[in-house]
Amino acid sequence: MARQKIKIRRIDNIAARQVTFSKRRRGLLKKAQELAILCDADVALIIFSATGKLFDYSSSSMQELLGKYKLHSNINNLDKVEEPLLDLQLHESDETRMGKELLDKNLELSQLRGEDLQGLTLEELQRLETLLEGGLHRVRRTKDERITNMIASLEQKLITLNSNGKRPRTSTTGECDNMVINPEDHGQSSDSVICSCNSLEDDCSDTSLKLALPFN
Amino acid sequence: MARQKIKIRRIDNIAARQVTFSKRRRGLLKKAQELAILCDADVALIIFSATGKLFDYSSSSMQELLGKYKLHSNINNLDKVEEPLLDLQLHESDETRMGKELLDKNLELSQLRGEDLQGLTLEELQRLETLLEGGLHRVRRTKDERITNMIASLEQKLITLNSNGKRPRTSTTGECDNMVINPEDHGQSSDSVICSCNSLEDDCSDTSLKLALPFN
DNA sequence: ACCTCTATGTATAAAAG
DNA sequence: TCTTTTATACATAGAGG
Repeated sequence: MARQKIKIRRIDNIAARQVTFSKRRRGLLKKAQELAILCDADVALIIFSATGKLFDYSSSSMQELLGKYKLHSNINNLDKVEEPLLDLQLHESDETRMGKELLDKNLELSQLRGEDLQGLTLEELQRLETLLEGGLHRVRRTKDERITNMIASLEQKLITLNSNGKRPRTSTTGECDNMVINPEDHGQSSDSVICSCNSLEDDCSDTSLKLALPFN
Repeated sequence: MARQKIKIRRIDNIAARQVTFSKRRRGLLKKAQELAILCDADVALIIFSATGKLFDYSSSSMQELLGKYKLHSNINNLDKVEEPLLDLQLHESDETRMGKELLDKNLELSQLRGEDLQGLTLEELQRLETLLEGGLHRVRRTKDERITNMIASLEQKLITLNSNGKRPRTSTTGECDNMVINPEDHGQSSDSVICSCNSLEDDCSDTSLKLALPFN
């Protein structure tokens, strides 16, 4: 597609494969969403990376959509591997293993929240900081995308509203279904969300655009 | 996208919508397949047209893939009536409850890392951002305390070293036991940790003190 | 991993058959 | 609805941080 056309065959170079995976995954998710919105279709997309990581999109409830799929397909049990479960000792060890894992996860969660940090070494704190910075950055980027879409959708609605002189139908864009554009009551919502749009900058830029969107 | 750029919103004209659906559906299915082949990923795509027609693609067995999906998601019953699974209710209530909790924790963890954010609402993203900011702030504060103590301890050792002309005993401050103050080999460590000391300000101050402490 | 940049390959909107 | 055509928008390979 760019410097060179590629053959559709497995990319051997692992790094290149990973990069391509990231790019194409995004593209595919975007196009799935566009199809759903443009054509009023119900779309579900499930992607497992080669390393087993899950990415998914669903234009509506994934659960409902998969349920609907089951009706149209011959698949009637997704639990085809119902292990006979040689109970007792297996059960016992499973349960304690899971309990330990739970404790681990809980500790990890509280440390990400900034609690229970005393036992950590400086390197571990450093790692935690980097992790949090990355997470914060990605959360902000996602939020910004969301807001950008909302603003675009809002503008579109206002334009429609002005040119039609009447209320548009309930949104079908899928982006803004929870935003109320209603001349009779908008602006009265007591709840608002402060949105800092700064993901494109580093997390330290306070040139961030601050918005308070009425929300409900 | 040709003669004109289109907005991503529902296409009102039914005929045009249908045409676009055909074209984009094919494109999407093709790209899903390409992703699966190029990147060795496992991909499932399910599309219901507005009229309820089903189109799907799966890079491997749809059944297996959806089964795998169930393990990664919190969806455990695609049927309204999940069969009690002729198993004993003890098993069901204990192990799966823990399994669910684990899945929850895992989801929460990946969201804190900034992954799997697509399903979240703006408010949830906002909450996540605030949580991460708080966590980052506390981690940085803890790290700064640690560094401050280390520096103080280091200085103390150097003073002792200079005035005594010999090595001090192993530190008793408890803060720096893992730092080597050894004239014969210090400075040869290839590892160092970059430390940003900025927790006293808000996380957005980049007046942070940057240090590179030799570390081992 | 993730971003940016750019050249180029692809997808597709619109029109016409 | 499907095909073809064409102009244009979009996606992305490859390279470099």
